[in-house]
Amino acid sequence: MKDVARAAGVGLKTVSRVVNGEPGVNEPTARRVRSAIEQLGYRRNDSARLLRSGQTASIGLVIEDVADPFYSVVTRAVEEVAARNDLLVFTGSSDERPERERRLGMAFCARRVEGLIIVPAAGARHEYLAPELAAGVAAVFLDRPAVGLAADTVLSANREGARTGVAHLIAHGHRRIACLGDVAEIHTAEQRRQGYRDALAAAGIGHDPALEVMQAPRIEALAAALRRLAALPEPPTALFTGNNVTTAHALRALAADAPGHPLALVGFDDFPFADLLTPAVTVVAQDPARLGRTAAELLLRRLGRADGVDPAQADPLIAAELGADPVRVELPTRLVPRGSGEIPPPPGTR
Amino acid sequence: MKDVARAAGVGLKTVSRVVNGEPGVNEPTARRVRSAIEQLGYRRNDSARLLRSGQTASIGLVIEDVADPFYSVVTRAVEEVAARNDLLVFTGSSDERPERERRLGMAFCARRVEGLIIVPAAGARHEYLAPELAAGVAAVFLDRPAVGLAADTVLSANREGARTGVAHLIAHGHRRIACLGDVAEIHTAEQRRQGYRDALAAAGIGHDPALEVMQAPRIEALAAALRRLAALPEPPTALFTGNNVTTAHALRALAADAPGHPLALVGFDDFPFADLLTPAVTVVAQDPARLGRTAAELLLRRLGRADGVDPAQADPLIAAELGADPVRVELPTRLVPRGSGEIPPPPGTR
DNA sequence: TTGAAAGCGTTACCAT
DNA sequence: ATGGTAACGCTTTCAA
Repeated sequence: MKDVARAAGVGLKTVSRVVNGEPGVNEPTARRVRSAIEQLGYRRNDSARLLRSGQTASIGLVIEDVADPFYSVVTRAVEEVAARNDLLVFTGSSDERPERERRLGMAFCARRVEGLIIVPAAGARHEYLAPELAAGVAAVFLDRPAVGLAADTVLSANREGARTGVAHLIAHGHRRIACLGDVAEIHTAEQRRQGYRDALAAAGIGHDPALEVMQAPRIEALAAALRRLAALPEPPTALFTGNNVTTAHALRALAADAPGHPLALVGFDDFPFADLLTPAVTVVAQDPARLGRTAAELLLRRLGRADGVDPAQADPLIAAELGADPVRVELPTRLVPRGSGEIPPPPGTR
Repeated sequence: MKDVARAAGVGLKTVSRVVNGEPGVNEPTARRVRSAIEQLGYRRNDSARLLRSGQTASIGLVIEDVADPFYSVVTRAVEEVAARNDLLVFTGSSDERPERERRLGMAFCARRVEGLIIVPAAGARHEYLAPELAAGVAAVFLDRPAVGLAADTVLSANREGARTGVAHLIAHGHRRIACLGDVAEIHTAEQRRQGYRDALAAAGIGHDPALEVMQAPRIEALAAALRRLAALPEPPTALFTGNNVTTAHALRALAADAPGHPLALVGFDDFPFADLLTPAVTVVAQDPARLGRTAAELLLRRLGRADGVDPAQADPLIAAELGADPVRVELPTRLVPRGSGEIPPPPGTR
């Protein structure tokens, strides 16, 4: 910029004015400046600019794994809102490791992102963010609540959704229903297990710990668990799977071990091709795009950019005035019956 | 930092030394500084630091749509390499719109990212990046080559992969094979169509333009196209679909229109659950993780960070010494027979 | 309309 | 071992 000023024979500020389209520059002068810019291949350095102006026009997004279809849709929704508001997005996957989540979050803060959207890793605590929030960084927790920190949160109605899904199986005659969840350290996994138990209790079905399998979704471990379940004196006639990855692995394990003998199944999370499988898979669907959009819009409002949120399209759940207290938004889930959840128990299993 | 220096009664540079763990500070002094940092809640501003040091330790990734399972896996792979090298990643989806691709790319450059990984949008040209490259920004094009710009590129062997897939159908007796592709403006779509034609030509099968459908993958349009194909005097007995979205839509349309009468099908791109559908779907699989990893590693080498690339794990295709000229890496595809591609033509269709 | 100087938060260089 | 000063590339403030 200095070079441009010299080449055009004008002051630094004049170049700045031209570059930023500010008024107060004569056309001939502006023309000279523009041609110097062209000549020298000058490109404005936004980092420097933002350092001076104190804003970075960027946000950070920390999720579990961008390759997971659920989070990739969340990411896209966040990007969309950000793009509409001229915010750039740093992204990173924590891989469910607290230290990685923290590392990413702190790295983004060190770059002085204006806001952070975080999907907490299993077992992570978030005291580390308190100084950042105190320093003015806005943070919205997505999919799972913060631990040890009061902060805005956007979640799905996990417990209620799970309850509905399991109740659906019960309504179709099942009484031996297994729950295949993720590690209970993960908030969503725990909540969905609670919903599972709620449904059993409401139907007066005793709770059998042998039917609850809470473990990280790896295909071999899941296949082993399914074999153990099948070997029970009273094996389950239906499965409730607690997330998309678990559902996928369970379906694959079942297809390998017992082809042609479909167990009833309701999965938490919708997934591509659920409708094309045989039988089509009944799911409790979340709305990942809405989760991402809502979190991003909430963040914008916290950043005082409420104007960036189109009121016509804004999520009604955050349409109300925002106070100083953290907000907790819980988005509804939707039961999508497709076939696998409507399979009756085999005769003779009462 | 100024405040910290004053509070600790030391100079600015001493604080800087402590913060960065540089040697040359007495332990008692360092202790005073650290306690002042604690007290004041000081957090280093990396943006300012990087402005001064001239590096930004960040790269930009522009893809078509992070919600697409193909690109989300690419993204994760890029993130992984970046994280190992302490690089932060800006991401953005172009939504196949050249102006968005350009906007994102330029925004990243204005923040002075050190490198750029770009999946070109359909119809985009890349002359706009020439000044950036001249200014020292490294760029690697991913999945599709740059247009109007000589630059490093990492692609799949699209034409050869498509040829193999269609040849597979021919080997199973098909002679009327439709090609459902994306808009021909997209390099991969065009290349795969060429591969389709190559296979037909090699088998001495005449080329029928009516069997080539090149259009943006929307479900209704695809269903209509399939109906038109079915109404031909000699309808196709097999389908070659040119990407994961097209495959998904085609399968859905077929399931709705002609349930129980599966057409033979080979799809380009693998996708989750391809193995669990009935019939399981034969695909020409790309390796999106490897595409992303290879592009990121190539970028690192261009940034002179070859040490960040683990030589034991580095992709052999970029293991060779890098010269000044742009490199073009073409990764192999893999035919995965699963059932849908091995269905013979119905009797009487010769 | 224009520009000089100060400052954003940091590091580099050179003294002390 | 420690610190002052300049500089990174820009914007802001204020004066001309």
